[in-house]
Amino acid sequence: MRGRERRGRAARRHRSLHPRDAPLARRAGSGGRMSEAERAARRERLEALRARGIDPYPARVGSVERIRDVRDRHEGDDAARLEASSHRVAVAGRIMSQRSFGKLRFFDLVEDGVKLQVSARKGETPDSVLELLDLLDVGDSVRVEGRLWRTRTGELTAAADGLVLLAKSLRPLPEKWHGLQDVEARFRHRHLDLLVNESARRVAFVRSATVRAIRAFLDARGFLEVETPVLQPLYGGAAARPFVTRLHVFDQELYLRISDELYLKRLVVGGLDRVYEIGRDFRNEGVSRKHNPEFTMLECYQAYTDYRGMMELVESMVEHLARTVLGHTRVEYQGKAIELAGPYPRFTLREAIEQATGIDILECADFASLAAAARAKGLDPGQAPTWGRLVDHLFGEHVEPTLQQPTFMVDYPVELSPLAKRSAEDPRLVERFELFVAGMEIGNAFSELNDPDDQRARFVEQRDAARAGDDEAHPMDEDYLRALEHGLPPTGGLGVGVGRLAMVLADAPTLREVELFPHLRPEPPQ
RNA sequence: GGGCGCGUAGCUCAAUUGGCAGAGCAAGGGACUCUUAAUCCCUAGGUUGUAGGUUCGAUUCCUACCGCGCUCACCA
Repeated sequence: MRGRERRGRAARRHRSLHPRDAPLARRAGSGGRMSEAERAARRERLEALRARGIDPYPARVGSVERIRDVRDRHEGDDAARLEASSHRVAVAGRIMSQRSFGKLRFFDLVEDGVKLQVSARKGETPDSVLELLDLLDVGDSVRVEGRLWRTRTGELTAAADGLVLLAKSLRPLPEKWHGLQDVEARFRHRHLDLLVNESARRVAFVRSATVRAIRAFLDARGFLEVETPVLQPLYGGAAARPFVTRLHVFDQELYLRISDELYLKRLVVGGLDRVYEIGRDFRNEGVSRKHNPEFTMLECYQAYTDYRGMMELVESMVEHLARTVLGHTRVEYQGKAIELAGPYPRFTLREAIEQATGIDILECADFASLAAAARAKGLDPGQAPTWGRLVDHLFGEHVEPTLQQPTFMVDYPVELSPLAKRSAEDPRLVERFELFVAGMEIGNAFSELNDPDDQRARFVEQRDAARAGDDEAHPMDEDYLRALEHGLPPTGGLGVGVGRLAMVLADAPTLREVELFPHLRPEPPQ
């Protein structure tokens, strides 16, 4: 918004060089813009307050009760009862609206999303309060002291006899009835979105409750919450391009992590047998409905189990989250009913792709034959450079969008999973599953590869892929191999996209809605 | 990056085939002692995203650019 104003002023300066624009320039100069006029009016009141010796931004609030508690306590008290007992309260909040009737005025005080109506009446309310009220605006924070009563319409109301300004607001709030609709403005000025759009608050609470419930669930199962480096000398644990940064004191190039995986497994080697981390990962790639350059990932690792253990874990966890956060497991997501109670159906990647496309990926076990099979079926093989990536492409294109109900896909090609243990039945596959809900990948897990020699061979393959131009190939990590050589017990590992899970629970259409500050293109200069 | 759509007052939205750019909320002034989207009267607030072009005349048509949305590509 500021950018637009800057542009406007710059344009005006520029255009005023043209004589034909002189009358318009004069009008703009003398009349001023409405936004500036309203802000000027608020500033005038701010100065008027200061002139009276009132600090518009005092340091102390004084004791107050939470509005929520006041409402709860007096929920059942009718007008007569309040009148008889003369309850006094002191509360603080933001003025969100006001209504004036000459000698009687009301305003709504909101604190943490809960409203309490306040009244002031000429002849009853102290003059000092009425005078201060004249200098207040919608948006200001105040402390109110007064006696509780109920209006004829039954609204619990505090008759103010004490009023203290706590913070002056210098800009108007968005429209009170429609709220803030402009998507860009909602994300760029999230504070306004939260202030005037109830749904924004709801989503923030659902996400927070989801994270809290994840912690409670894992803590109860004996997992230890840990924190591992965000700044890593070598990134890994996923196929993605990293962000690069630099530590000046060591003149060291560092990467923002793309996953926590390799560090968490080092901890399992170290005897922390059940660990988890909820943290931000950073992937230097596209932004979409389901992707943000930084996002929150839950990763947990449990020794002495495998991917089947993780399947049970994530199934129980998702069901638990729905019950805890929403109170039920049947959710409505973008108009479709989704049942989050387990058990979830399981399909192999092979059978799912075959069912959707008629192509058996294990029959067409090399890139050329698989690409040919795809073309024969009239399918676009896209730009996938390898067999594994083509499998991924076919799956993403023809299977993933259909997986609305929670579904496990199992048995992935080894090429796509350099950190997963090879399947005992088929060395082309690994013991891995992904969980899909609402057409999105929510979770990813495998039996962790703990054979250091096989791991080294996989890293070498990745290095070859990188040399062949795969900029998402996993880098060789000697330090991690060294940890594996000390012996990683059989371990199941799981990653869950917390934001995507929150999308499902909050019925949010995009990841940006559950991300308080989604990444936006920078505002243009001038 | 490609395609489609959008950009009008602080906010939410109008504007006929190209013919003086409007309303509600918010703001300023006034009336009003039970409202809660209060109501009523008055006032002010706009280079219609930016820059060009066509035209007697452009919010409207054309081009480019900027931004946003959807979508495709990309992306575990």
